[in-house]
Formats: sequence, structure tokens, C-alpha cells
Amino acid sequence: MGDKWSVLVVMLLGDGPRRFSDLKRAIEGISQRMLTLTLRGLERDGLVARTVFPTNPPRVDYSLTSLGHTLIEPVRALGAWADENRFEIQRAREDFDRRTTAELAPASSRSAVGEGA
Amino acid sequence: MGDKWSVLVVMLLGDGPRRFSDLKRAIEGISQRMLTLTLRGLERDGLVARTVFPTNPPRVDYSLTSLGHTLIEPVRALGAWADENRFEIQRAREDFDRRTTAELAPASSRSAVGEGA
DNA sequence: CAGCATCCTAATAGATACTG
DNA sequence: CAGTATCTATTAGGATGCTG
Repeated sequence: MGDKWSVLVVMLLGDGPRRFSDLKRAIEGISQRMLTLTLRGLERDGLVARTVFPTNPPRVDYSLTSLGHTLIEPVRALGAWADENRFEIQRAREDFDRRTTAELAPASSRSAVGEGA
Repeated sequence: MGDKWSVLVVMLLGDGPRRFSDLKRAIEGISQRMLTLTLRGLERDGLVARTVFPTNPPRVDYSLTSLGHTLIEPVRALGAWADENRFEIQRAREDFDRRTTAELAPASSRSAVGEGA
């Protein structure tokens, strides 16, 4: 998928299997519906395995498949990048927003101007 | 951002600067509106630089910033993963969909059943 | 060429209530 | 506990027309 919930779930399951509500608590901010949809999507793609224990109350474990495990490394690399650069990105955004909020105080256009090639 | 258009743009700009319509042609399937929004977003995050040549007709180059360049490697790793595993994922999806389309011919539930832990 | 503005639709997220 | 069902609000995205 590529969306943020899927990324978080894959990262969490990288440390081992987890139960539904366990994931729900761990993620914080995700609705139970989105967690269901996310897990269903990951399961569909063969990244996550779903194991039902027919106990009462019911228990369902989610774990990464072997394919899912191969995803961790590249995803982690990207996560690390995001983490390392989040302040620089934040700063860039603030700069950009300040520059473009000055849209009403002209005398300067929005972009760098290049020399004719 | 993380969306697919941004990923594609970053990959393309990894090979060097490109002009707007150049990108539009290269991406194929992107609308001019989405390309504008995507570039604006990347510019805002400090990943892409926009250079205007005040010629006639106007010319605008987009290129990766140094921050943008550091993104290429992790993004490429993820892209490589997706490429390597796309058939397996496709197969997993077909399996999953076949299994869940049989939702109307029961006598088997949707998931693996675990032994009681 | 490189866009911005506007309109409109379809997909998505999120909250809430209910079930085996 | 682990969901499903339903409804609403927000968003993404495409199409079109206009400008410097």
C-alpha cells in the first residue's frame, strides 16, 4: 500500500506477532476500522499472516510473513531518513509558507530566478 | 509526502533537472494539476528546487535539492523491493481474492486456525 | 510553455453502533 | 476480543477554460 498506517503496522510486527487490540493500542490515533482495513490489505498482499485462535474470547494474532519480513529493511531505511530529516523538512515548510504567505506583499516573485541557459 | 506521484518525480529528477512538460510527458497518467500540486509539495518540503528562466516562452526547471538527493537511495531501495516482489504480491492478491470470493460457498472460514497457545 | 482557478465526482477517513 | 455495518465529512483527483 504505502500509506502511513501500513508502514507503522509493518514496523510494529517486525518485532514479533501482535494481537488486534494490542496493535490498536500501540498505534494510537488509528481507528479500529482503519486498523481492520490496513491489516486486511496487508494480508491480501501476502505481507501479513492472520491466525485465529478459536478460544473464548476470540484471539487473533497478526505476524509478518517471510515476504513481509523482507519489507522491513527498506521501510526502516525510509523511516530512518524521515526521522533524520524531519527538522530540516519542518524548517523548509515554514520557510516556504512564510514566503508564500507574503503573496500579498509583492515586489518579489516566489522562486529562484535562473540565468538564461 | 509518500504518495506515488512524488516518488516518481523524485526518481526522475534523480537523473538530473527536468522541465514541467518534460515531467508531464515522462510520467504519463498524471494530470497537469497533480503534477503542479506534487511539485509544489516537494518544493515546500525542501526536496525540489524550482528555477524560473524569464524567457519567452517561459521555462521552469525542477531539480532535486541536496536534501532531495539523500532521499533517492531509500526510495530506490523501496522501489527495487516493489519491483522484485510484484509478482509474488500479485499472486497473493489473486489467492486472497479467490479465497474471499468463496465467501458464499462456506464450510471453511477465511483464515488459518492456530492451535491454542 | 507553465501554470492557476473552478467545478465536480469518486474514493477515503473517521465516528458510532452493533454482533459472535 | 475482534471485528462488521453504516453514515458523514474530508480529501484526492480529473476536466476544462484562461493567463503571462
